[in-house]
Amino acid sequence: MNTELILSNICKYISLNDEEKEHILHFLEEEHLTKNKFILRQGELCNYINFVNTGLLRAYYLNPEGKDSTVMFAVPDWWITDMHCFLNGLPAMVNIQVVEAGSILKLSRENLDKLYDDIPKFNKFFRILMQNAYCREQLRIIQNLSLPAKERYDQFIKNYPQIANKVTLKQTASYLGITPEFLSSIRGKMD
Amino acid sequence: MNTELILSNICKYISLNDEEKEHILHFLEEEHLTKNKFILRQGELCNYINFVNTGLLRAYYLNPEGKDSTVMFAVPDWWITDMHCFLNGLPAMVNIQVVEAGSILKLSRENLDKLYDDIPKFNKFFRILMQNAYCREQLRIIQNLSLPAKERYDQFIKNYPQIANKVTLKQTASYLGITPEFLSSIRGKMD
DNA sequence: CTCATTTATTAATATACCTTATTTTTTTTA
DNA sequence: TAAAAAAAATAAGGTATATTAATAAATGAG
Repeated sequence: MNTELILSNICKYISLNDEEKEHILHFLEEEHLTKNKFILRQGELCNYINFVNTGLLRAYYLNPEGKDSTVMFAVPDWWITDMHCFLNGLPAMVNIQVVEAGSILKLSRENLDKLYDDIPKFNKFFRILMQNAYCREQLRIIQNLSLPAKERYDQFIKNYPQIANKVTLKQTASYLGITPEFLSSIRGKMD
Repeated sequence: MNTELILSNICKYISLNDEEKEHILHFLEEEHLTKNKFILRQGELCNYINFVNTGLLRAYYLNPEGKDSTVMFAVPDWWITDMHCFLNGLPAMVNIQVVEAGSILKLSRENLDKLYDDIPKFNKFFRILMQNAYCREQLRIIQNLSLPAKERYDQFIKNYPQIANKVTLKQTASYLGITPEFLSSIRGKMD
């Protein structure tokens, strides 16, 4: 189990001694992921939060008419889950699917709760994680409300180049909230 | 200074003894707000997170072309700030303006940091606040991506009736990401 | 390697939503 | 209470984006 990345991720925000590190690692389950595998499906209980070690994942909502809306992508060093459903033990609203094969470390809600008890400063870590996530989502909302599609696309490739050149045009369009045909035409017009 | 609401807000998630309550209240500054007053303007440093005791506030981004996009409304028992800029000591991206007169309790970044040190479980409180905020924003993104304007409007009045019947049509349209004219026409077609 | 499937491109037509302008209604203020 | 200002409604015409369909390119399964 490759644990360097996740420990450095946590230690960006809180300091841990060796004992605490061991304690955390004990709660993690590794999973290797093949392309297109689902690690979560709409309607299933969402019992894990997942840390990406390698590969690329995508969370998306499929509405009753079959329209696919990408909620987020996750690359190495990112956490991904259906947060609302994970925290409240509810059926997932989104699918999470593997875009590029890799591996994740899974932390269950039960074990996360134990971590809060055993290592109280883990609350601080998770607080900062949630702060960052909230701020990112808020920025995305502002941009979705105030920018036309072409400029949202420009922002996307500027802010997430490592994602932009690994996902399909269709997935990018789904993240931007436009059709693949329209994104294709936007691209065509770029010089 | 009316402190009942904020204490009950905090005690929804963590328990506090009388000493801790006093300690927290000590860090708060009350401010009475007249209608249309700005408590934050784009470009100013955002040094406070604000708890709404009474009244109604609105955070919005004004883009270079003058288009107004509502980021959030805040009613009593809600917290409001420009989170990214508050946390990082940066110039605000949004304006926060009083829609309905009332009063707020302000907590500075410095005092919040002291609270984390003095009462470590305040990290848990803020973690939960951020979790809730993140989940709300994520849901809003999903809805913005997957629903047409009329259905987003229906959701808004269903989920936030106490806000919907206090803000103007113009402000509602700005929250939904459509023009007031188009919202008016949506309303006209409702039976 | 090859056929089947998915993805991307292109183009014509359609529609959700915007812009501008005018009128009516509501709110504010003097 | 009247005048002024702001908000809402209505309508015509315009544009960004969607839909449908057909073709080409890329990817994947056997």
